[in-house]
Amino acid sequence: MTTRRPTIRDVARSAGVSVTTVSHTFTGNGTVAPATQQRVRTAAQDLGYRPDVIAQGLRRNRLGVIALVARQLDTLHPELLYDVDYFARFAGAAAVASLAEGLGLMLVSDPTGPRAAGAALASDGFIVTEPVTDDPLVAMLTSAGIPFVTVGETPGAPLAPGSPPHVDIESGRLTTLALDHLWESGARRIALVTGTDRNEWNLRSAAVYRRWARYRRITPSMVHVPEHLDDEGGRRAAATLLASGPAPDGIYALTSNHALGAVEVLTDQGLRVPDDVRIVAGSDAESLRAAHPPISSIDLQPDELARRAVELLAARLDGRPVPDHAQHRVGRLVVRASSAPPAPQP
Amino acid sequence: MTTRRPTIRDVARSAGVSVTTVSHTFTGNGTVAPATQQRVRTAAQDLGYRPDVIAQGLRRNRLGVIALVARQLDTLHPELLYDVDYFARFAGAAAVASLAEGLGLMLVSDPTGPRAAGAALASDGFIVTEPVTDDPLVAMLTSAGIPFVTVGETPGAPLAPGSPPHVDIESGRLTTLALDHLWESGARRIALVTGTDRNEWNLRSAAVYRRWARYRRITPSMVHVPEHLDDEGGRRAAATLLASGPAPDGIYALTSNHALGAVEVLTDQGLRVPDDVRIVAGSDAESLRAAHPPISSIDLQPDELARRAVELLAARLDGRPVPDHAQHRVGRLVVRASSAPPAPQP
DNA sequence: ATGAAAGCGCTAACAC
DNA sequence: GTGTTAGCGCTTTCAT
Repeated sequence: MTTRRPTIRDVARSAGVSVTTVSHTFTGNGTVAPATQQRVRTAAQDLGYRPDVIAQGLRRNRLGVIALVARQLDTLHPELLYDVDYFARFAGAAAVASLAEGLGLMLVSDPTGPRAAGAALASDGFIVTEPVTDDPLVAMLTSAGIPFVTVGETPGAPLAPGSPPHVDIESGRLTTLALDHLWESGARRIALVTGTDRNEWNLRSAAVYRRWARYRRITPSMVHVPEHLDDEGGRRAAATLLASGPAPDGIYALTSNHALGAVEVLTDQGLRVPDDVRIVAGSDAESLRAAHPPISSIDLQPDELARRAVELLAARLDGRPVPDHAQHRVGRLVVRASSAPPAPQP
Repeated sequence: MTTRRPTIRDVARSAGVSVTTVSHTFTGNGTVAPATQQRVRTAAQDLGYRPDVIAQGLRRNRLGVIALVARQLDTLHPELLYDVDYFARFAGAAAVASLAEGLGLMLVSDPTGPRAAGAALASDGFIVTEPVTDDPLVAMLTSAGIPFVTVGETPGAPLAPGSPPHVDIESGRLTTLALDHLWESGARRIALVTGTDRNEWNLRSAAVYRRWARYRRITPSMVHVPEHLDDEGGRRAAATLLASGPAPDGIYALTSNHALGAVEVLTDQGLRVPDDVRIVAGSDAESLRAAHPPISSIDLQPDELARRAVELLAARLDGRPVPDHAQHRVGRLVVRASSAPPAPQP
């Protein structure tokens, strides 16, 4: 504490070599005789020397840290944090993937905001999850020339060559998957409940749903509820659906907590799930698995999305060719009791 | 992109002042005439100048980033991530609190490991959640003189003056709270299910439970299952409890997923919750709320713990007096159906 | 194979 | 109130 930490100079002196040599033995640049290397290593060890990452960062103009902008953190009210499972799995997997790339993962809220922590800008690149229409952050990063990738497309962004690189969340395919599944499990009056954030997931799902409804020749019925309302939002959505027109016999709710809240109301109203109403959530969560009945969902596989995002960003940072993830689809349908066709009575 | 970003020098030249003046106008040090400040600000604006955080960091020997070591990330298998709710809420709240202190929050795995990302060490300080007995990370940080705070005490650490500063998780009080609640709801053969990590939560709960059992004159019955086994761990624990001696009529399971798994097995065995067995989980989660029946729990209030940890660390970093959190207790019992006394029949 | 020296962008004495 | 200048700890030509 009292004695300052050793620098490259101390090691050089102690090993009787120049700082260049020390630098080289650690970075692997240049050439250093094995014997010398050994001496340097020993000296460093003895002194407890660790290269100063900040100094390296200044020199290399690269800190080894990437930032994750979680829109769920944009608010000052962490109690509003929604989609906890998705966030946790994404952040966790992103951190692990980053470490595998030798990078640190910083959690930041929107750095375009007035309260932007300076540190946020120290990162080498950004991962932006679920950017929204004409996202100001995307605009800022683009104009500042800061490398970034998004998870999900940026709605409204020009699809020109300059379109920001992103990890495909396959919202179109997954929406169809969920809707077809509801159809096949017998539903014919299928409603959609979306969140209100203007991100790809909400917007594309709605668009696909409209097309799908036309194709199936059913009357579309949609409700939009803010994500952060959680169960309460789901309850309201269900109430709205029940109040307006014939009760749906299938619901696709994009947010897990909305699905949960909806089931509550339906059950309270004496409707049986899945016999009277089938339901599928558009995002998986523990609570869906534990619910009664367990609720089917689209597992977006945030772990995989995070891994891809980190890989993609890391590749861009290194100027490496970007990995092609298009081979393997991501996201899958998890069928649980809430949408399972009634088991044949033995 | 092609043109390098402007430095303090460029701004100085463009504003017709010295670099010192520019530095001062931005840091607030020294004194700069308002008029000059204005000129500098304008010039900076025009050039799109942002102080380089890394250079500042090098100079000040402080980056403005703190690291959160989440033990759940120590593994390379993010799918093993357990206690997702706790992690997400903690990380989210920590990130928000950090931002409020003008700090960034970095997620890192154990930096003592061989694969330590260099960047991890760039942080100004560390938050270590749930350190384990004789934690090597705690030892490393201590000997390296790196500021840190832990959430929960470090078991086995000397309680000497040098004992690492920590946020009190009140494990003793909360364990008693849970056990007394089970007792009051009618349970008399109360078993404890803990995880196997050697952290304060597991160790102190076990110790308190033993004392409490003696005091209540009941025969202690404990099972330890690894946290990452999740539901399966809970199932095993319940099976073990049922196989050995008289079936418990009350279970306190420290991990939420263990509680969930246990309820599954109990129900399968024809036992009714809470009528035959009352159950309380030692960590809250969405899935407990959505479970059937909803499961009571100790809400550790990770949001609050995170906030306190960040505040404590930030204060230490600035040499400010550390906030005294002892005033307000943290953690509370959330009573749900799994341990509610049967409602009086109308 | 090794070393001297010039910075990376910024801050903080210390002059004026 | 403003400017000069010496570094922070490291990497990297370019000599030797």
